[in-house]
Amino acid sequence: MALAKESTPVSAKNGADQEAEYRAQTRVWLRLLACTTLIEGELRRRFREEFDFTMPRFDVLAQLDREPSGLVLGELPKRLMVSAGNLTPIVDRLVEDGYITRTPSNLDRRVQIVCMTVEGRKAFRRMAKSHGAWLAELLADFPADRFDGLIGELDELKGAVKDALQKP
Amino acid sequence: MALAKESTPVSAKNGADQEAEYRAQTRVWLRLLACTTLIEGELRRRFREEFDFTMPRFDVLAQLDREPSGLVLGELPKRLMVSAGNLTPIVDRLVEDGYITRTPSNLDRRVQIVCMTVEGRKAFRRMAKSHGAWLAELLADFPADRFDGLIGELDELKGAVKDALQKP
DNA sequence: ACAAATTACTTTATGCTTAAAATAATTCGG
DNA sequence: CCGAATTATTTTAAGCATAAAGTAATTTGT
Repeated sequence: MALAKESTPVSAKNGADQEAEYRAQTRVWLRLLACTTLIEGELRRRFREEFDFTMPRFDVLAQLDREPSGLVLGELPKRLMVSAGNLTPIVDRLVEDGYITRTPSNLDRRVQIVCMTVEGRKAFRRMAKSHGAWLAELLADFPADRFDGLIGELDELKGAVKDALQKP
Repeated sequence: MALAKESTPVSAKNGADQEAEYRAQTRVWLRLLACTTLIEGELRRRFREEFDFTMPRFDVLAQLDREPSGLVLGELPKRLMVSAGNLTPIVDRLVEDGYITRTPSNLDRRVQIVCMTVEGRKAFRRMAKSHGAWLAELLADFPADRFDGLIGELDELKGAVKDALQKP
């Protein structure tokens, strides 16, 4: 199957424009990756040092924090955009460590409900507070009045990528 | 540094402003992460399906492609912003598979020089072409005339985070 | 009713990632 | 010159990530 750019272009661009657009796209991707890697690495390091915790574990707790009555286990992979198999050992350990409970549903024995414990909620709130402060510290030098603009651009970018993924 | 109005220190914002800024920062971070995860996941999937290759391996080749005479192995972790230990098995396999060579330096036997092979270079160029096309496809719906603005914002963000990491 | 398909979840194999400890070669200081 | 520090790299332990195969419970089609 032919590559998209070689089949009929929506707006016929000349070679130079095409090249320029390729470069711009690559640059966006590399900057995006660099920013994310930089921030993620620092957050991970601090989670580890301060709380002996990991971000994937924190992400699970963050989802459950908004669900007082718990969540169907199968909702987690969807919300967190990770594979189901990935979550199994993470949930296992959160249960082991007493942050959450996992109880089989009586109506459908395939289904399990995960729910934060009181201690889990307490620990989460403590960590979430630090997480916010760390983020504020890392982003402190970025002009506050340009956050909204950047959020808008990123939202649009995300939408564009999602649309592109929908197509085929 | 900009002066705050009414001799109020920059760090002393009122509660509502503080909260709003926290939320904006969190949103930027979540959007950034979502965009990166989305694109990275798709690129990874395609690398795997089309070339039975991984992005970390591609990244190593990309660095070596610009260095006809090879690179000191220790440069790779720095340029790719990953740990040195991480690279060892990746480089191992690239050597095994014939994409690159690893030769100890005669001047300093701790040091090794890694260099792309002819076949490695050929394979890289083939993959790089697809990589560019995939990116173009994924970002096609984002208005081309706003790439430069986004690149600028991300550059500034990256700089701000780097500065923040420098401080302590 | 019951075989086949579907759904929820787990397991396995493979690979990336880090931090920390280990190894080995080189340089430095006295 | 020789022990100590430094530097380059590897190894190890722990955890995250996926894809693909497996298991078990439920639903569907006939």
